[in-house]
Amino acid sequence: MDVRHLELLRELSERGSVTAAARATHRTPSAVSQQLKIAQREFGMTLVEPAGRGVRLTEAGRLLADGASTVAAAIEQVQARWDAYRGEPSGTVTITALPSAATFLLAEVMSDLASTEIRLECSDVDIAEAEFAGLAADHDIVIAHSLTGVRPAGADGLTVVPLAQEPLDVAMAADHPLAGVAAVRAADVVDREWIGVPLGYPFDTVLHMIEQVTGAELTIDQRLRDNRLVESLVRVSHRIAILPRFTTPTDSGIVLKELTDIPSARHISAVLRPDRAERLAVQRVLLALRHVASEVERRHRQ
Amino acid sequence: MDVRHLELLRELSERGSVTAAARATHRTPSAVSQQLKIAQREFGMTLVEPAGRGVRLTEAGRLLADGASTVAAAIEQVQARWDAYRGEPSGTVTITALPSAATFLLAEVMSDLASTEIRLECSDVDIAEAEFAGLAADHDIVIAHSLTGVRPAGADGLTVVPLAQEPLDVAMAADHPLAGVAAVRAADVVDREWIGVPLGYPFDTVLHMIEQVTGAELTIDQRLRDNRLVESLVRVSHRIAILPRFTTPTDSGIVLKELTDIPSARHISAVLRPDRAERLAVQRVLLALRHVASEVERRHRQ
DNA sequence: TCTACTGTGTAGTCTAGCTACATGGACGTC
DNA sequence: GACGTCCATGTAGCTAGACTACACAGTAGA
Repeated sequence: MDVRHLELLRELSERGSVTAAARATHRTPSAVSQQLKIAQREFGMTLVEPAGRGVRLTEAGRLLADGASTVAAAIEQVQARWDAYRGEPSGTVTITALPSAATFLLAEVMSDLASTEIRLECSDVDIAEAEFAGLAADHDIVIAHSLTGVRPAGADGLTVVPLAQEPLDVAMAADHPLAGVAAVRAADVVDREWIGVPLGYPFDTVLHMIEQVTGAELTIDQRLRDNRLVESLVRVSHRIAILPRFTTPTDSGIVLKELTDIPSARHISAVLRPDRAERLAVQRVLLALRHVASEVERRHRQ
Repeated sequence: MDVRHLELLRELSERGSVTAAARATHRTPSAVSQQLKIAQREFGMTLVEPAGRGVRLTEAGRLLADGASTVAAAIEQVQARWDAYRGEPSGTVTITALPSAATFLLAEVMSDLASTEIRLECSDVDIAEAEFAGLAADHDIVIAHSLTGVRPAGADGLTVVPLAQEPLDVAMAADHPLAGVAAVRAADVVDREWIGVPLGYPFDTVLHMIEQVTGAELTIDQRLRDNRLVESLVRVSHRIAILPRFTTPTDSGIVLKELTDIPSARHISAVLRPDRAERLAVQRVLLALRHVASEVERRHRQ
């Protein structure tokens, strides 16, 4: 009896459809359907049956879904004992983060922490790469990014926890002349008109690399911080920009193209003072951050 | 919190060593050690510590091992509800089986069923391939083998459940001239002296195939049924025999060589009358048989 | 000191579990 | 009735999780 099958049946019971259960468990409906098939084979009984264009649990399936609640409760008991043993983390943890990383991290981190006694106090900040480390003096956790390495500049003496490696792609309008190619190279984009970012930002580093690789100077029309603003400009013109893969919506007239001949992934990391790193609540938040970041990376893997 | 990690800690707690826990869970100590390492990483705390040449659980590890009992109890509750839902199987199930398959199947099947109300009444029988199906009239489950296909001869109208596919190898003494080769071909063994089996046995079919492939007639010194007897003769001479891979001990002066140019795996299957197949207890035994057979196959995979 | 036992690390293999995509069926709208 | 949308499933292919084999180090007993 595989607990994961029980959990899936429970998810299906609660959410009503394979598609919804898939979303909730961060996989595709196809994966869920395959796992349901395996579960039915192993239990040797039909657990879901077709219902219109969806499915519904059979009586057997409902029995097992209910059983999953029993098992989940037992697991929660163990978790509670584990938390008590470790010293249950509580209190306020302050986080400051660059917005584009916060966008894909904090919602789920907050969900994850909802059942704990930890309160998050968050803020966002849009500054140059080298300025992030300094914020660790005033915040429990600083979520920083860097193109050059896991440790952002100025992080000497600080604890750095890698969270994710997020590719930075070339964003363009869906009707851009380059939109039909699979990926782009520096030579493809050097002569285009760009929306840039302020100097010192990791995205700017990518633009510098393009200039170095091609020996030409880019035409940078604007230098803007806010990604949504950048997206809105990219969408209605033939200007292009470097945008992060994990948070740039690609169903709204923008497409992302990988830059294949330049290493253009930024390291997103949590930076914090070592003493703060010892607090259990901070550790718990870091665990949540790493978990969510890992999930997001997995979802975006090609 | 991965239930499998909890179960492993519990197994380690109960059995006292990595090696014993590995044996109990049908894997190598290395695999258990690796899983413990992953568990410690995920729990973020040391769960086992060195103790002499073994390990012992830390306080944290014991807490989680105890937690595994809580979860296991919940799973048992679900299992009990599931059994009740399906109609708890009980009663006597009679099995007759060829000995070499029974040897690697029945001990674990009996263990598996120890907590049920099912009583097994077993017997072994050593007969020709075509004779097995007829036994289904008098036994709930007949464990048969065949070289030609999953369905043994004479199984028309019977339910056939595939259990395993077991290679039949060429067995020889460890000091046999061929003992040093990785595998053998028909041409390598056709001129050797053989211990055979009675006509009509699947092992005999392999010998016929060797004759067909090479166009020569084998020298078959004896025709014997009992594998242990055959092994004892092979061990002290340069005669060779076809023996099954899953049960032939290879740490006692005998080595097994794969016959690479002849398909020489036997199909082991459970044969039973369809009406008997409907009994829950019989289904439960079949489940156990399939499970154990699958485990044995996995263990013997190269 | 030597041998046996135990556990760990590394390299390599295999398949479990996933995604992408195509397809078929159900349902709602026109 | 036709068409578009939604949902689930099946297949092909990929990757990393989980394993084995083997080498090595440490411990214990003779």
